[in-house]
Amino acid sequence: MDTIDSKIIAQLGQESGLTSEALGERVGLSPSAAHRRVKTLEQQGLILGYRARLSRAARGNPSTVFVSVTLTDQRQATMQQFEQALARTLQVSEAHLMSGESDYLLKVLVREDDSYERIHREVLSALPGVHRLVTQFTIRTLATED
Amino acid sequence: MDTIDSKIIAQLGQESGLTSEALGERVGLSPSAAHRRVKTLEQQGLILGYRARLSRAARGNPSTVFVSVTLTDQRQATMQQFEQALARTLQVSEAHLMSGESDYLLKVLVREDDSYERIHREVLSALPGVHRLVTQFTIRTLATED
DNA sequence: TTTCCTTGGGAACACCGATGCGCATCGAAA
DNA sequence: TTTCGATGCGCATCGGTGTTCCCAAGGAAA
Repeated sequence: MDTIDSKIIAQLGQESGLTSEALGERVGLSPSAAHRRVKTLEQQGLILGYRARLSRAARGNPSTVFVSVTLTDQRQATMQQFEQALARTLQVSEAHLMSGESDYLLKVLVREDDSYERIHREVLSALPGVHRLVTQFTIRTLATED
Repeated sequence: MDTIDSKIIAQLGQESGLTSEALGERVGLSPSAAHRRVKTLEQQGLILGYRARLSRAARGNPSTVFVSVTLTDQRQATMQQFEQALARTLQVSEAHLMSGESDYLLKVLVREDDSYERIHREVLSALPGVHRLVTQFTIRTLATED
């Protein structure tokens, strides 16, 4: 894990479609050496895989909603059940255990062919151990290169 | 844009490293047809590109912080300058214009070789038009398949 | 200095992406 | 019903690229 590996990771984290030759050029290596580095990074588990970047349209023109969740209590079992149920919930794209007022902060993606009203009623309220849900609506999500 | 295209998008959104043959199998198409579909989706702009999924370690073992931002005012120019400055801020991985109390919600990634104290002081406070920053710390981010 | 080990470069091979062709299917028009 | 045109599939082919050799160069240890 040296400077070149860092460059490779930075590059592939942004755009992975390039050939070994192109990658080698950008990091100052021959195609074969660049290729070998990438394979090593994959074996080491630093590169987990590859996926397509999809347009908003391809993702169903989602709007983003943040939901602060307070559980009925903070017992280990309660939190564990809640988290396990979350993992099976497609609409929740991120979940964070939080300090402060509420217990969890969820990032929910609402596809345009769905509605938050339905998700709130049928999905989020149905999660086990939920005491209170506070919704923050986004007006617009800024484009990020991330 | 039919059922097969949806399957392809769903598949490539999760894992894009497979060959046309493997992709064709999963969506019920010959390799050449699957390949042609993918190229069309790329041309249509539904598939924007490809990137590597990086491990937490490869991303610098970041911890996540949410920051609610209130601007000095909500004039067009103020918001625009703030947003432009945001775009040049690497640590801010997401930014949402919000309804409710504060104006923006930022998701900030703090690499373990950095500190939130520094980012707060040198990066976030330095953004133009900022009136108030309220930080919510995450204790733990749940693993998501997203 | 010698040896070992790591890492890069070059070349050969195999595989897969890319594309042209023929054919089947479907819908529209007469 | 028949015909025409368009669309999209599968097959076959070709070339580019991934993959894997081997060898050389450089650095560390003895």
